[in-house]
Amino acid sequence: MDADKVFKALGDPTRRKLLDLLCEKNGQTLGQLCENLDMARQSATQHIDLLEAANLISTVKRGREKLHFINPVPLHEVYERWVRKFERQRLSLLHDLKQELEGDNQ
Amino acid sequence: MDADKVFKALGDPTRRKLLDLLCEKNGQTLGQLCENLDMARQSATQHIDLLEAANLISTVKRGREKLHFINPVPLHEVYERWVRKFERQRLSLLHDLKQELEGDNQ
DNA sequence: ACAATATGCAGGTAAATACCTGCATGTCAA
DNA sequence: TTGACATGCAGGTATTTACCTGCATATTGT
Repeated sequence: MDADKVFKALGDPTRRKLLDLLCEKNGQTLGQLCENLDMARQSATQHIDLLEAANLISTVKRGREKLHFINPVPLHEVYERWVRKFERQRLSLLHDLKQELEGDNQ
Repeated sequence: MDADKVFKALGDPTRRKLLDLLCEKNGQTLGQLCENLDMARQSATQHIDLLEAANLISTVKRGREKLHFINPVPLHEVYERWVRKFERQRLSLLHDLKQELEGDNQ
């Protein structure tokens, strides 16, 4: 996984909306996706290119149409690498801050 | 949670490194963090400001020092909102794509 | 008090980003 | 075949971003 591509791809509301749209109905065409995005088709294409580069979606051409499918794997890897790591220490991390605020460190 | 702030904050390798550094040793000062970042202190401060705005870290002043603490809550919310949602449909999503590739849709 | 230390604040710049318009290409259906 | 349709490609621009330098402020230890 290229973490930077995945996070950068997720760091834009339009691209997160695209993922949401595909989650509601997988395999939509570019045109269908654009109906729900308030921007030019060409702009949406650029967002989709980033999502593809991050491997968050895959596309298939069917005739003159381009179908879009979510790939959930990178999201799961984000979870493994970034969420669980901090999650495991959740209580102790908060404890550190609480202790500092209480001035127990003097 | 302001999802946009959180994702934008995570969308930069320097800021992710800051979180990693704090995960190794919570409560570090600005100076300590900067020793591990190949950039000017003022640049690091700007990154930290974004992490604070996203509520991913909290800071406490102790004398002339500024201590930094991770807040794991937004990361957990990212997980709840973004990972689990797609995770739940993981198998079915891949199935959609496989079916399309095999041409079962004709 | 004062020198060293830790951080804050104010611009300034170059690169990246997110849009757009205009036009080209390829596919379908009558 | 040809017109309608779906998408691709090539630029152009305004905004945001990620850096920097220079200087100001606040705290500590001697």
